[in-house]
Amino acid sequence: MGYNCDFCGHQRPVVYCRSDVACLCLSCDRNVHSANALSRRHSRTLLCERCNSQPAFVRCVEERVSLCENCDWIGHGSSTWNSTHKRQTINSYYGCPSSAELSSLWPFFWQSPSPGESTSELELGLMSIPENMERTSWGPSGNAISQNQDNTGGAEVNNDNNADMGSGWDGSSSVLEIRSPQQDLDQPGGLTDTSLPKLPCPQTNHPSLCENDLYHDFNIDDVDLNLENYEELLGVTLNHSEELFENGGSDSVFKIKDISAADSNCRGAVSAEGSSIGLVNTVQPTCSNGASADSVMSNKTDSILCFTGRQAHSSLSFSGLTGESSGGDYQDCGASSMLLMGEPPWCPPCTESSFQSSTRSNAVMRYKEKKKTRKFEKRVRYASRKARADVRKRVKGRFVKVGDAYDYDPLN
DNA sequence: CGGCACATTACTGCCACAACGATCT
DNA sequence: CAAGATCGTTGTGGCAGTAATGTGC
Repeated sequence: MGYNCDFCGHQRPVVYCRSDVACLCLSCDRNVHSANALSRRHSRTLLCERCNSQPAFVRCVEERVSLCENCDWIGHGSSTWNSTHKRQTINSYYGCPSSAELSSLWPFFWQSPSPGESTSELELGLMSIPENMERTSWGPSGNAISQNQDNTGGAEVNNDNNADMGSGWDGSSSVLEIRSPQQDLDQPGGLTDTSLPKLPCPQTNHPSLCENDLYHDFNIDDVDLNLENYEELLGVTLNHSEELFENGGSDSVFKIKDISAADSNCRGAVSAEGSSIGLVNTVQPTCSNGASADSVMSNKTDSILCFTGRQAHSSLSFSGLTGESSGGDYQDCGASSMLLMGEPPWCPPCTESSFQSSTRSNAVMRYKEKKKTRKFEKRVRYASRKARADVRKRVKGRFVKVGDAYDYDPLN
């Protein structure tokens, strides 16, 4: 089973865009997110190398692989010896960072470059935006992530890598060493709340990361990028999530049953462009297609979402979940569902209401603007039928029999 | 704050017919 | 078992009607 870039459909995806709920190769990432100021604000991170569908939030130094929370949990959470693996957080970025910026963000990214990749580097060098990486005012610099345990004083709120993702990378590197499954359990999936103690945003210091693949994806020459491709491919990609939320309009009351229905892939969740402004935080990095943060922004609940999927799924269940759902699925669905339903009961209220309201209004504005620019075209399964429909004569939009009178001829 | 009118947006069904897939010979 | 014939179903796009939502008073 192959995984391809959601945009070009050819390259292997390397980057996950939460806002677009899309897996992109680096060349497409650059193209897509250099389109305008809004797209530059999309939070992206590496793609999980195991499931190839979720944003990676941690990199296992031992296995030299980037993992989403689900895969990390599967690979480390239940294994004693695996839990001793050193792991490093993978930070997200915004805009179109230059090669140097990406290098600082993902040190492992640049180690061991393959010969003949100069063009890739060259292209990376072109990836620049005036503001460099966007940062949030409340995003702290890197500290030892072990502080996390002291912050929350409980299982409900866990600030961690997702917060990093949301706030953008900012800080010096540190190695995340997780000593026990319990510690691990406290690490991921958490959210940063402004009312809570600030969490570190440790920079990664990864030794390496499937360099070949990454560099391979820099080959932008292989990608035929144009606006039509963008709309078509990205539209298809986004439809999966958007169909859950778009139907009801921007302020829809989301239907849990729909969410569960989408859980056949159950990446469902709330990734978060909004997290970049610290309003809505990432609930589960493993949840991707449930909703973009843009959708979340449309929810009338002003809740600050702060809980971990693991804890959530331990106490919550949703009717739409099937027995096929894995533990990770469960947590994903639970988290996303709870997000949609509003503020979870264990979430401490946010006290910075003014900050919240202003950022929320900005987020809503961005959401609406983006919504206008998006095109969610359906995928044409049979081009021949489309070609025929495109040239058929009509009466008030309806097809007419050949030879009958018509009021609209596409050919004219 | 609720109700009302109006405007805007989103969704659905309709149409003909080639293509498709299943079934039968 | 393979090939051909038959039949029912599917999918395609533009328009109109309807429902839902937003806005202002």
